[in-house]
Amino acid sequence: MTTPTSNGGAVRVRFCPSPTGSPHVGFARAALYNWAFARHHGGTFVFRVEDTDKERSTEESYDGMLGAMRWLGLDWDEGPEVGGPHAPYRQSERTELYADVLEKLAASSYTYDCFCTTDEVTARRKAAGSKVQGYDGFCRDLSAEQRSAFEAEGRSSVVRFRMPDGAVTWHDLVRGEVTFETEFVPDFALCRANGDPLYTLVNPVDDALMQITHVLRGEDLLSSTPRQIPLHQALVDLGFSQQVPQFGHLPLVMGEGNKKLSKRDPQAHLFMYRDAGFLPEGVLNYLALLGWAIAADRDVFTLEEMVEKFDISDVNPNPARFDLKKAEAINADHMRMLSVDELTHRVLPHLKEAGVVGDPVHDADAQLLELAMPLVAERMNKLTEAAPMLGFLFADEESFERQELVDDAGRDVVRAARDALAAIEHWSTAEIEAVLRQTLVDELGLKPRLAFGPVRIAVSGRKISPPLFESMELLGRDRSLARLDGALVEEPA
RNA sequence: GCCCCGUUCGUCUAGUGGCCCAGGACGCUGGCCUCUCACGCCGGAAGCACGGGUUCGAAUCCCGUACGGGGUACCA
Repeated sequence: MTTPTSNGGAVRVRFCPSPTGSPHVGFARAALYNWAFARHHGGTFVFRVEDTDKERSTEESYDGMLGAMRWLGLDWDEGPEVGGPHAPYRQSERTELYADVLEKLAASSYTYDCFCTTDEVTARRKAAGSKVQGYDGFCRDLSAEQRSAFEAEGRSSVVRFRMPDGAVTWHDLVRGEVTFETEFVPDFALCRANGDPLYTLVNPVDDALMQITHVLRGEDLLSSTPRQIPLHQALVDLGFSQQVPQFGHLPLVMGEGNKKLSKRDPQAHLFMYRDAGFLPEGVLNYLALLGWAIAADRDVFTLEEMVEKFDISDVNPNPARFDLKKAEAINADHMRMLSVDELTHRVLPHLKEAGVVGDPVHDADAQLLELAMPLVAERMNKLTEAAPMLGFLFADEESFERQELVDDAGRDVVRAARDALAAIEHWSTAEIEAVLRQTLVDELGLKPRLAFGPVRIAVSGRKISPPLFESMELLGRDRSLARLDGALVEEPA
C-alpha cells in the first residue's frame, strides 16, 4: 500500500508538461497515472505548465495540452482555467517567485556564480583525464579578486547549485532504493546567463511551493532526481516548504525499434487516436496497461475501477512497447461497453465529418440512425468505422455507389430476389428473410452464402455489410427494389 | 566513455521461495456458431537472457556476464 506522505498530510500530485509540440501517448500515460494516484488517495491533482523554454514553447501546443486533458477526461483541481491557491500555474507567469528563491539560495551559499564557458569545462575535464562529464566545480569558491577579474573580462555568469558531498539515496515508489554518488552529479545551472530560470530550478521550486507530496514522472527524469533532492532540502531549510516530495519513476513508453516514443513518431501523437475514432476510455485503458495490471486475469476496466485499484507500488519498472493492435482490441471492448444511445452520440461527429449525415442532422436521418445503430454497434472497433458501414442506408439513389458489382451468376439471383420481394405484403425483416430463403435457398437450391451474397452487393454495394434483411427493412421496399434493379442495370467490370 | 534503471510467450503482463513442468490478454492459428463481416464460445503453438551461488526447494534472494533502455546542456 502507498499512502505515505512524510508529513501525514493530504496527497498532492502534479502533472506538468511543457507545451512543445503536440501531446503524445507518454504524456497521456503520465497524466493518467498521476490522476489515478491522486483520485485513489482522495488527493489533489495539480496541472502545471512548464513553459520556461521560450524558444520551444508555443501557445498552440499549450491549447493542445489542455485539449488533450479534456478529451481524456482527466480533470484537475488546480491549474490553468480553474485556478487555485498557488496560482498562477504557468511558469512563464511566475518569474518573480523564482527570482526571490534564487536570491535566498545565494544568500545562504547554496549556490554560486559560475563564469566558465562550456569549452573551458570540457577542456579541463579532458586535461584531467576525468571519466566524469559536466561541470567540475571550478568557480565554487572564487575569491573577490577572481570574480572581479572575470567580470572585468566582460564574462557573463550562471548560477550553479552546490551539490553536497556523499551520496543521494531515495526510496523510489516504483523502483525501490536508488543511490547516486554525488561525484557523478555535477553542480548544475539554475538559470541562464540572462537570468531566465531553467527547468532545474523551476520544477523543484514549484513542487515545493505547491506543496507537492508525490512526484510521479517518466524514467527519463530519474537522473535529475539526485539534483532535485538536495535542492528540495535547501528549500525546506529556507522555509519554502515543509518536506521533500517522494519520487516514483514510471517506465517509458517505447515505439518501434525499441526507442523512447518520440514526437517524430506518428504513432506517438495522441490526437491521431482521437481522429482515428478511438474512445478516450479505450486509449486510457490501454495506456494504463503499459506498466500496470488491475488483476492477473483481466485487462479491460473503467477509469473508476482503475481509481479504486491503482497502487503506484504495483507499477512495473520496465519499459513497455506500444502495440497498436492491442490498443485497438482494448478500444473495441470499450466500444461494446457503451450503450447504443451513447455510441450513437459518439459516432455522430464522425458521420457528419464523412458526410453520411448532414450538419445539423435531419430528423429522418436521426431516426434512421437510431434504428440502424443496433445493427452495427458490436461490429465496430473504432468510431470512424460507422461511416463506411452505414453509408448505404443514408445515401439517396443518385449518390449511391457500389464498391462491388454483381457478377453474371449473381444477376439471376438478384432478378429472382427482386421478383419475390416485390410480392411481399408486409415489408419486414421476418418476411424478407422468409421470402428470400424460400425462393433462393429452397427453390433455386443455392447455399445461403451464394444466395444472399449478390443481394447484399446489390443493396449495400459491398460484400460485407450489416445484417441484410434488417438493412432492407430499414431501407424500405421502394429503395430496396430500386437497388436491386440498379444492380441489374450496371455493367459488370 | 561514465552514471543510473531494467531483463517472464512476438508484444503487454500475473507471479514477492513450495499453490508454476509458469496464469491472462493482444496477435497468430484449428474449430464451433452463422445471410457477409464482426461478436461469442471451444482448442493449439509460443516465455522465466546466460552462468554461478544461497536454500530441502528459485521465475522469485545474492553475485557476475550479456543484452536493452535512460541520462550525461546556460532543453525539459
